[in-house]
Amino acid sequence: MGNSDSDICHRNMTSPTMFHKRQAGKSQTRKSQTSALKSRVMEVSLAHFSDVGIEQTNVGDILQDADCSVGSLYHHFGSKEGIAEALFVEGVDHFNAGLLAALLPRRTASTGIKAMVTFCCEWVTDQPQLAAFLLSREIKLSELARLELREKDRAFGQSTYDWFAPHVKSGELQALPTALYMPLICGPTLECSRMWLSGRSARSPGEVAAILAEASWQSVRKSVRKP
Amino acid sequence: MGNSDSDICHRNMTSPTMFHKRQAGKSQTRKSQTSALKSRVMEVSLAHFSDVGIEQTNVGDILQDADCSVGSLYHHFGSKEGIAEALFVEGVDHFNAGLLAALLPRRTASTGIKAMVTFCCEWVTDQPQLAAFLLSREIKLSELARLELREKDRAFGQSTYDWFAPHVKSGELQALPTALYMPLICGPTLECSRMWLSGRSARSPGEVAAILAEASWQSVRKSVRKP
DNA sequence: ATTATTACTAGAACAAAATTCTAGAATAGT
DNA sequence: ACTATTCTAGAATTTTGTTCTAGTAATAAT
Repeated sequence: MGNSDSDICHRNMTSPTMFHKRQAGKSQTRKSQTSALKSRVMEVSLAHFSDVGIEQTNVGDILQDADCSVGSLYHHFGSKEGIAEALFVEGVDHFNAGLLAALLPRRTASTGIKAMVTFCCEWVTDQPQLAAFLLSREIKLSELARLELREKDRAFGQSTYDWFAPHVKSGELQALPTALYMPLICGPTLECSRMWLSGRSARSPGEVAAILAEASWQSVRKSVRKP
Repeated sequence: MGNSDSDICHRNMTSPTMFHKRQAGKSQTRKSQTSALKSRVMEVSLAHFSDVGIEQTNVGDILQDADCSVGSLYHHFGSKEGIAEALFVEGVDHFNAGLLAALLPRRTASTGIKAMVTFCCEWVTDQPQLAAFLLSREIKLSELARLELREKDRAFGQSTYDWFAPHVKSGELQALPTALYMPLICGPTLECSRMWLSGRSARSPGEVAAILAEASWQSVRKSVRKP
């Protein structure tokens, strides 16, 4: 049909950018624009991921909602999973730091354990989206991130262990395989969190924090009971 | 090039099947062949799903490993998620039935609670693939399946509650919000399971069943303690 | 027995979505 | 000023799940 121009179809005939729609007003520095873009993408992605899951979220929506181009997204995150990975690492860091901050100042076994549970309950209740995302575990981490996480996990475990050890020695806490403390202390809370976040339970962890804290404490304390 | 035959390209020029590769030997009944195919698909899918997740598993691999055609798969399961859904429902049924079978015969609060935990530990240890799949929770259930599950869940909750109630009344078990019993009793075990299944812990739930059972019992029993 | 209906199998065609690719613009480094 | 690097952009491509049409066995209906 009408082919007055060249028949040869080069790969990119159109010029990508004649002007920038996106940098609407403000002459911010490029750096701050970029980091704003990244956090916009992460924020938008978290909302979608926690709502419908990573698979069901499509990149197009993220692009649109974050007002980001395909190129930028793949430049910064590499892939959709890359965004999830960044969110995951950031979330774990935030949670771990908070938990340690709640635990370390406590001087008795009882108050420490209860502080852990309480923090956990409040954290989940305060940021349900991030919690839902972290707990969903549908993230396929890259080998690199896996190692990074493993290391953080080890350091975190060490810190808590350092706090625990004296109380085990003093006979307030049971002596258990190291890997069991976290599940016993936070397991019930996390399970409640999952149920609440998925709508299978009405009461938020925050509402039952006191009960959970007491129960978890009973499960790890060392004591002789009356018959 | 050589186009002695019609130029018109109809949608399906090739005849799909001249003979059946797949029904190799044996003149089994069609029914048994079909159900064998279905369970082959489910088995293969479970292996992939529990290994790399639903999203990362691609239909092509399932097709190949289960020696199944696209048509058959979509005829029987409707979609990739359909396979996951079937596996999920089957798995939950199996677990719930087993847990009730372990719990209901017990006559005392202590033995009942411990039986629940022990069963849970053994079940996970015995079928790690299914456990990993169920715990991953990356399944997007259809509305129908969601309702079906919700109902099963309700019935299951009722059965356990019927067992619990007398022991609460007799003062052996604490009176707690109904939604808290399962998390307190099975939460630590499930958390241990997740850690073991994802390689973050070396000890299987089966190996620590006794400790978990005792700890969970302590967390829900009602008792006066010595100072 | 013959026909009509249903359940199932098969794989090419399709559509949708993720990712790659090429190129241009902004910035940093020299 | 020039060069290298980082970042943005969107068209082109690839990948992958799903649909579609067609054909075959088995069963029910007449």
